[in-house]
Amino acid sequence: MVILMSALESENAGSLNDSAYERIRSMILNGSLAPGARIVESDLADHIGVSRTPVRSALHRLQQDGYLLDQERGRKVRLIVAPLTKEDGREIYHVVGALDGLAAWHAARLPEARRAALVAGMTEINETLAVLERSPQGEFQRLLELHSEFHALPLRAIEAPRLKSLHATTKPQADRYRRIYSSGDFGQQKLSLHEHAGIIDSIKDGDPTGALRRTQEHWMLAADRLCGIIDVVGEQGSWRPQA
Amino acid sequence: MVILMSALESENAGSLNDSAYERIRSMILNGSLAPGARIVESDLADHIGVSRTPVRSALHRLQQDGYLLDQERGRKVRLIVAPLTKEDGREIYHVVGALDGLAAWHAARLPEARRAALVAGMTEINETLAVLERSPQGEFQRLLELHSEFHALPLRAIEAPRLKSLHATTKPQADRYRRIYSSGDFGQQKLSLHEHAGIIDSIKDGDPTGALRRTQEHWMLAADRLCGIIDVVGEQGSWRPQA
DNA sequence: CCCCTGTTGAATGGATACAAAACCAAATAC
DNA sequence: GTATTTGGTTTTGTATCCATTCAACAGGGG
Repeated sequence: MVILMSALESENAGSLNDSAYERIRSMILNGSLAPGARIVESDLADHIGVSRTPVRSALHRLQQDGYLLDQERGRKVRLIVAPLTKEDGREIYHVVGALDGLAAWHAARLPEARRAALVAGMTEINETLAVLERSPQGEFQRLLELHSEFHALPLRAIEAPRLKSLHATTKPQADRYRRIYSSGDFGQQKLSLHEHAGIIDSIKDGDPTGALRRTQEHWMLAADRLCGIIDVVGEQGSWRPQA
Repeated sequence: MVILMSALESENAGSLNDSAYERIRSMILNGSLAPGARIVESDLADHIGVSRTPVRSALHRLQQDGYLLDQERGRKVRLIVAPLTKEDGREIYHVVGALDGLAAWHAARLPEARRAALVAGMTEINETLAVLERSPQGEFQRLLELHSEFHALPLRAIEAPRLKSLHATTKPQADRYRRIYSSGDFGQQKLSLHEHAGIIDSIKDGDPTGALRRTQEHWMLAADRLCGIIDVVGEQGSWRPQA
């Protein structure tokens, strides 16, 4: 049987609604929709190649996620891509820390065998990160991906659909900050790896409380580092151009 | 069309989309849309008095929140009201605990004056709860509201729009469980009040870590209590309309 | 020269019309 | 008697159309 799908590019989402959601979201994440940019339904619909209807639904969902904000001008709603502000970045990191911390807590309560497998995976990634860190011109993109992967492992190891769903909507927003600001983060990367090691230990020892605390503290420190960088380079995307 | 007036009747936001979202959500929360019930766009649209368009958007948002699940039958989406299962209840409580814990963490870092005001408010509510607890036939509804209010105070005292928004979508889902199952919770209410006191102390002492830990533990214990009740009374509304 | 106002263009929100997919049931064939 | 197919009905997904309203711009008046 031949599969006819993928009429549109990339991963198939059964409905155009979901497809539009993913498309627009990735446009925001990779920056082709700049922070602060005005959103025009019709333009997006034309760009994506569907009618306004699915785009509308997608925009509402993105607004609820926090990817889009409405600047209340009069009684009508004007959507803009959420600007990247220091305080918002800190908050996002804190929320991700709370969610990831909860995932780590659950992970530390897994049965011995599953925990061992998880710890092995996390250790491997952390070591790869350590290697990549020493080659400073190494692929930046790959470093970010591995970092994300590290934190995704505990979540993936546990059974928690709602947590996963929440994570899937909030974590990418943290990544948006990381992608833009973390070019100055290299100097502090080793700190981060040390924190990772602590998290791994807690999970290995089956210490849920410790895993939670360390994960949460890790993200809070990361938030501080992010804010430090933003203080230096300034807030990117408080401007509002039109692409 | 004179009928359009009726949509704006309740203090609602201007857009029918948001109006439909709120209407349907409250129908789920108060049980007029039972857990496990099939959702039919047209029926809801007729009931609310708007067309399918805003209902559709609202349904997508509710699905993203977790109020609705889709049972994947083919390429089309069949929406049902999320059933109340033990594991889901536990997860929701844990997530709310993570969010509320973060709020408590921030609250414990507020300047002295704000913290004192917050502590005063929380103490007052907790004392009122203690009084209500001793009059066992007291209004059940009021008890739940006060309890929610207690946990809402730290969140309201801090500046965290995203946290507030997340809380606004997840907390009501925990309330759905509380409302249905907590009739058997009376015997353990005093434990809960004791935990509350601990949270208050941490905030009063300006101990963010303690406030976070205690709040999170409080919700985890609450989750255990909830699961205990569900074990006794059985899962309400977890019937799955199979085939 | 600046401000006020009317007009026009554009963008959003909502409704309806239309197509396709899935469920249900009945009838027929084995 | 059972299984399979087929037709109709229900429901969802998408596009288009209409009304409302906001904002920009131009022209006239102070």
